[in-house]
Amino acid sequence: MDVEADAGASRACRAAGESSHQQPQRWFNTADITVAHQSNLLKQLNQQRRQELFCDCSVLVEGQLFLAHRNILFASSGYFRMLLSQGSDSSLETVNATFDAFSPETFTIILDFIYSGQLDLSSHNVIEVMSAASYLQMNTVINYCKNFIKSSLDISVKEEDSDRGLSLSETCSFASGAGEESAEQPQPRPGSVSPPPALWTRDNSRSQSSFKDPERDVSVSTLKTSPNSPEISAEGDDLQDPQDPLYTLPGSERRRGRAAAKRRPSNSTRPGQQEDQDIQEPRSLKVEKIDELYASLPQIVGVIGHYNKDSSPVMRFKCPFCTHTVKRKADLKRHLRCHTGERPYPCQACNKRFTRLEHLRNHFETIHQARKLVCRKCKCQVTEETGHVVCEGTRRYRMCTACIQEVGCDDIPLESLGESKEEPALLLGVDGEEEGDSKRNWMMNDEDELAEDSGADLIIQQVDDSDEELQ
DNA sequence: CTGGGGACGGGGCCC
DNA sequence: AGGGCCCCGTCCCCA
Repeated sequence: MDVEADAGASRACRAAGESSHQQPQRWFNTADITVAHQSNLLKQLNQQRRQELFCDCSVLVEGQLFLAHRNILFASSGYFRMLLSQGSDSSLETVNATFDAFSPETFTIILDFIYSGQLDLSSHNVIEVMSAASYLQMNTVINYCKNFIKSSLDISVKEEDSDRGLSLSETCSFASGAGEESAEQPQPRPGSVSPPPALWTRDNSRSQSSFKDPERDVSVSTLKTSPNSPEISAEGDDLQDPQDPLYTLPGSERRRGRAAAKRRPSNSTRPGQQEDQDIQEPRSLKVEKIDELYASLPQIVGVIGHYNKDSSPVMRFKCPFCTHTVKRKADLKRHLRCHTGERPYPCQACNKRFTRLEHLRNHFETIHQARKLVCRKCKCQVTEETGHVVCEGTRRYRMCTACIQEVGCDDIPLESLGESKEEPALLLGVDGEEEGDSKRNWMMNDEDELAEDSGADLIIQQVDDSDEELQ
């Protein structure tokens, strides 16, 4: 059942009813007629397109020519709306548009959706379709792609991919797409794949305001969303189902987990305990799914952000999940981790995982290595000699002699008052040429290797119960 | 209640 | 392309 068509029909009926208040019994019949009329009209238009009848707009995608009706494109795509409204006023003049940011196959899917309301999504094309839809500012398609990705990544869903040739004919219609793109706020579509309302509102408004015409708009290159802004958080909430073990906890949840970790006495820290799970990425991450996403990235996310001083176009890479654009693909890949929840860098000491090696390093140095030559208690500067390393679970920090005496030696577990240099360089490679390599090895080694390293005493011993989680 | 500081996440950009 | 550095924003804890 076409819900949007019904809604539109109802509106049409109400409009009709306002002009004929005395005949309310005709509303239902009119609705039926309207639905049938819309359906037939769309079929007719699609036939005309296929027969190249009355097509007044040609779209060139990587050399392949598509013919369409500018009215249809105008009503379906914010990009075309912008393009056509800026073009010639002459309705007789054929409009041309050229794209290289996506493939002809992808545009075929988009065009078929525009003319039929059916979106032929698969795990192989969803990212590219989503990127193209983003380029063309077709929020309906974007949202269906998001939901498709979300459902594909959701391991709680049974493997239903066999019938993922997702025909959205029952949940989306041309009318919905066209109307929604032009609406200030998208209409909710009861009965359809539910879009996240908050995201829709904010994301849509943002995209409409800042992502106007990728070919012309300079502002697209200046897009900047705070990584922790509510928009991104909302987006994260959209993409990251807290119930979905594929993802790390998004935004606030993640921070609550961090807060819980901080509130937890360090000496009670034991990796693998339930509390740790709050701040860690579930290990059942479907790496192959994420790899699949990455693998499909290169040719699909390039957009022309703005022009150089010499009028040469600057290529930027657009995130398929949000409006963020970056200069380099590597940066996009890094950025995507905030959407996918991928955290490939686990701290072997506390099992906390990070999106970047440098974050892991910073974490390790500050939390587990006591690299800061500052007394934890009085904040005074200490040296390697005067600042004794205090162990508190997996945490280490330095305290000056005075503070240690003030607290009492018996009350704090000192790493080595005598600064025993027998502490494993693997862990505390403060000095020496091997520091970098050894540290990296320590952080990046497999846990099996770590377990074999008997020299890595207290910290490493605390991670040996997480093997099953790391697979 | 508030300000300071720590930890962390993310973006830009250089090497 | 990856690694790394710098910077900034956010959240949280604590005095």
